[in-house]
Amino acid sequence: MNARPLDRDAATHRGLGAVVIELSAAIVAVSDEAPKTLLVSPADLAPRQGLPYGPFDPAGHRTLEEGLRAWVQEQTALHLGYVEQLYTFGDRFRDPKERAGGPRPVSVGYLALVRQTALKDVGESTWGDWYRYFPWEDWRDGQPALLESLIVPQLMDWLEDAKTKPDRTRRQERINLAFGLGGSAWDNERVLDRYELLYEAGLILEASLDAGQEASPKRAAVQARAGAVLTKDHRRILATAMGRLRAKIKYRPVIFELMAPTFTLYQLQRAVEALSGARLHKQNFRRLVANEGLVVPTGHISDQTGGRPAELFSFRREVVHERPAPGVRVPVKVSKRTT
Amino acid sequence: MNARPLDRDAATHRGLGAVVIELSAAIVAVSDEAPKTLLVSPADLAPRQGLPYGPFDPAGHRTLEEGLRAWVQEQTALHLGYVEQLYTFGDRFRDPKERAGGPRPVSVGYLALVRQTALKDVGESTWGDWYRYFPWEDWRDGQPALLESLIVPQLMDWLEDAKTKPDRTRRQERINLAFGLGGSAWDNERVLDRYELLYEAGLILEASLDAGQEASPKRAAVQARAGAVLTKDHRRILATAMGRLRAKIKYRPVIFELMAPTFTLYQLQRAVEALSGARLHKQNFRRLVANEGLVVPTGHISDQTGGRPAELFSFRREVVHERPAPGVRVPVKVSKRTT
DNA sequence: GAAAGTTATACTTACTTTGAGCATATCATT
DNA sequence: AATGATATGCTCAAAGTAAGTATAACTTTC
Repeated sequence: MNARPLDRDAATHRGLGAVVIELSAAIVAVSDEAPKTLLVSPADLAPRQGLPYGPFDPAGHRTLEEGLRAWVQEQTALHLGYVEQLYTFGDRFRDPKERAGGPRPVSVGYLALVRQTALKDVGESTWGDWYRYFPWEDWRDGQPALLESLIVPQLMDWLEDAKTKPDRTRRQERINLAFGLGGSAWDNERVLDRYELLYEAGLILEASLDAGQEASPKRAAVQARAGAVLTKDHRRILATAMGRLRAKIKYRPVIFELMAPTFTLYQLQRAVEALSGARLHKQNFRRLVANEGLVVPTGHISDQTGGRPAELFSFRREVVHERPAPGVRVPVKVSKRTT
Repeated sequence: MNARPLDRDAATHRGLGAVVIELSAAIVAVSDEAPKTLLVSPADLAPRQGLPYGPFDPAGHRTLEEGLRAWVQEQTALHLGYVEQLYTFGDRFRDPKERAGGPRPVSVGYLALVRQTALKDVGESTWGDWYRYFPWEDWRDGQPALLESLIVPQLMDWLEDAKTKPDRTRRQERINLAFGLGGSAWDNERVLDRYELLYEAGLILEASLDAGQEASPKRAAVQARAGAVLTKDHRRILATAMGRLRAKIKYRPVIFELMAPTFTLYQLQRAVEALSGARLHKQNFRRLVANEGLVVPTGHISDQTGGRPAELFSFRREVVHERPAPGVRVPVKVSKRTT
C-alpha cells in the first residue's frame, strides 16, 4: 500500500500519458413545441455533427465555465446566459483519434439555456430537434412505436447474449429500470441510463464507431433507426443534458430561461411538455403554476391564439425566496401503456 | 468569428498550458450520529489534511471512476461500493503549487458512501466529522450560535464593502438565498452556495491561502472559527458532496448505502438527521418510511436500546422498481428561528 | 350572421397526503 | 412498583391532488 510517489502532482506532470480537456456545450432552446440543441459541423468533425466545443486553456481561462463561454461565443456568436456543468467523461476510445495515438480526451459537458429569440442559425451551426437523436424519448403522442417494434426486441436479444446467470439478471434489472418494463414505470429522467444501455447493447451507431468495427448489415439497419449519430461522445452529453433538464424544471425555475419575457400559460405548458416528452393535464398545470406563485399576470393579452385570447404572464422572480424548491410541477397525463 | 484552428484536438495537444486531472473522493459514512469523511495527511499535503486523491492516468485508467477507485484502494485500502461523480473544478490558484509555475489542477470530485462497519482508520487516514469543516450546517440543536454571532455580521460587512449599487444588491440576494435571511428559508441543500459565499467574503481560511496573502489578525480570528481548513479546494468538494447527498437521500435510497444490513427505524432516522443536519418528526418519519415500502421487517429484535426493544428492518430493494423517486422523506421539525 | 371549432379559465368533487399531536406498549433502572 | 426511556399505533383537521365539468371569449366556416 502507498506505493505512490510522495508528490503526486509532480508525478502527474511528468510521467503520465497525455490528456486534453474538452469543454462541450449542450445549448438548448425550445421553439415550435420542440426542444432544440445547437449543432456545428466544422471540417475536423466531418462527416458527423457535434456540439460546440473547444479545449480548456489554463493560461487564458480562469475557470472551466469561463473557457466554455469563450468557446461558444467564438464558434456560434451566442452569448450564453444560464450555464450549468453536467458531467465529466473520460472513457477510453470515444474519440477515433485516440486509437491513432492521440491524447485521451476528457470532456466536461455543460448545459446552457437560451431563449427562442436568440434562435437563428449562425454560420456552420444549426438547431436540431432533440428527439432526432433520441426518438424513443418523445411520449407526447403516446409510447413511441419504435420502442415496441425495434428497441425492446433488440434489448431482449442482448439479454439473451448474457454469458452468465448473474450477468443476465443484472441486464434484466437494468432494462426494466431504464425502459419501464417488468412492473417499473417509465421515468422520463433516466435519459442517460437508456442511452448507455442502448450503447452497450450495440444499438447506437457510435458504439460500433468507437469500437472501430463495422456493424453487420442487420445491426447497421437497427442503428440507423435508433436516432441520428453525433461525433465523439456528444450524444451522451446530450442525453445527460436532457435528463438533467427534465429533472431540474421540477425544482428550479429554469424553464423561464427558455421562455420569452412574457408568455401565455399554454405556451409555458407546451414548453414543459416539449422538454418532458409527455402531455400534461391543462387545468391542473395552470392551477399548480398559479398556486406556486411562479408567474404574475402582466395585464396584457396575447392575440396569437386561435380561440379566446390568453393573458400574458411573466416570471415572478421572488418565488425563489419564498419556496424551498420552486419549479414547475408536472402533472403528467397518464396514457395507457402496452406492457 | 471562427478564428480557431481547424483541428482543435491537435491544437490542444501542442499549444496550451499544462493541465493535470486530479481525482478526489469525499468518502462518507455515518457513525455515532455524525456524518464523517475520510481524510489523509500525507507528506506532500502537510500541514493541511485533505481528501484522498490522485492523478488520472489515461494509460492505466479506462474511465475516470475506475481511476478514482484505484487511487482510493491504494491510499486507504478501502474498497468502494457506491460512487458518484460530483463536479469538476478548474479554478485558477486553488493550489499553491500553481503560483510556483506548476500545472493547472483540474479536480474531478467524487462522492463515495461506505457503511459504518468499514469504519476504521487506516495508516495515515482518519475519519473526521463533517461538521468540523462546516459548523454552520448542523441545525439539530437549533440554529448554530456561530451564525448569528459571527457569520451574519461578517457577511454584512462584506455587503457594505460592495463597490456599486447593483453589486450590493446582488450580494444581498445571494446572502438571503444562501443563509435564509430576508424572508427566505434556510435550505439545507445549499451547502455549496454558502461555502462559496463565505469564501468570497474572506471568512474561509482557504481564501487567504489561495490568494497568497496573509489575513489580518482580526480576519484570521474569524477564519479560525469558521470551520477547519483543508488542502487545495477539498473543502469545496466536501461542500458539494454534502449538498448532493442531502438532496439525494430524498429521491434515491442512498441512505441505505450507509446503514448496516439491518437497523432499527430510529437508527435510520438518526442517520438521516445526521446528514440533513435537522431533527425529524419521529412518528411521521416512520409512517413515511413504511408507506413508501422502503424497508421490510426482518422479524428480529434489537437489544441495544434503552427502552422498549425496537424491531430490526432491512432495505427493500424492490422499491426502486415501484416508485419513480424512492427516497427517504424528510419531515423536518421546524424549530423557531431568530430572524 | 349563426353554427362550429378553438382556446382560456373557473369551479367541483372525491380522494390522498401531510403535520401535529395523543395514547399506549415494552423494556431497563431505581 | 414507580420512573424514565424508547417504540409504535392511531386520530384528525388541513392542505393538496387528479380528473373531471362548465362556461367564456375569441376565429373560422358555411
